[in-house]
Amino acid sequence: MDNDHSGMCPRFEAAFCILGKRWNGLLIQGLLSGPKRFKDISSLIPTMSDKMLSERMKDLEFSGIVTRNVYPETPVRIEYALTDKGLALQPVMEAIQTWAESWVDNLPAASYECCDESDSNVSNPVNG
Amino acid sequence: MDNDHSGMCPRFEAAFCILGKRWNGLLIQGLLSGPKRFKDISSLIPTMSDKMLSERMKDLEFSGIVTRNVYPETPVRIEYALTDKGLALQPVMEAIQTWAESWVDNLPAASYECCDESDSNVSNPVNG
DNA sequence: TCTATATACTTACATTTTGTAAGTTGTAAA
DNA sequence: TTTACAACTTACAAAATGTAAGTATATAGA
Repeated sequence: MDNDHSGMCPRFEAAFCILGKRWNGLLIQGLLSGPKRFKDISSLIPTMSDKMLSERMKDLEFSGIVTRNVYPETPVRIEYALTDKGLALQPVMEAIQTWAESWVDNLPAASYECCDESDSNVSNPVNG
Repeated sequence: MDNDHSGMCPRFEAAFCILGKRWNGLLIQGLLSGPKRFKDISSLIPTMSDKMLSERMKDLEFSGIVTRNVYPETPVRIEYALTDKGLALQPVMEAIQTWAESWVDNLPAASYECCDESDSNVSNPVNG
């Protein structure tokens, strides 16, 4: 039988273990514009809870994608920044942005709910 | 100025509603090499259950990324193929593959056959 | 001292999503 | 009649995520 492909590239799979988890893409995109502290990320992505933000940051730190820097000011300032590994995702994020601009509808804010499949976020190419 | 409620680009967010869901990246990547039927995808991604495969395919169809074609043979043949919208994700997948080859360790895994690299272990960045 | 504010988290508990194994539908060959 | 295949469903368990409240540390004000 012609069954050459018994699986996918493990590195690609590993990449999607990170990118395929909720919030991670938005967090990486958010940090591409520079280091940010907890509350800044929280207000950039207001639909994400503190708990999730905290967990995802630990994951991303463990994955070597972000670093956590502590500045003992008052109140303490903690900054999250992308590592080289994280910064290397910029072309990925740009490709996604380009795709999104061509193929994803710009929804009315009021009806926008992430991952709500009862409302259409689908269309043909967006031209003008 | 009034407090920040700028958030992120809604189209980018919508894109990650799709790509940020488990399995979707692997499914799209799997279909980039051509249309496939249920059982083929299932053996390409053996860790994914039939239930999830079925659900994700419905999602991706609803999102306009795949089409489902029925051939009334015996037994019935059903093929899933990428639409233009889905095919347009190829640059994204390539960017992820490139990143993964540079930055993701090749971990001990079962049999696989991917990106024609015989390099078995890239610890840390390629430059590290 | 007691109260209040600020940042960066934790915790307990509810809800949603995903995983697992078995069952269903329809056709046809043994 | 039994078996097999393909493409799903279903019931139920486990894991992930959401929500609201609480914690720790430090400072300033009444």
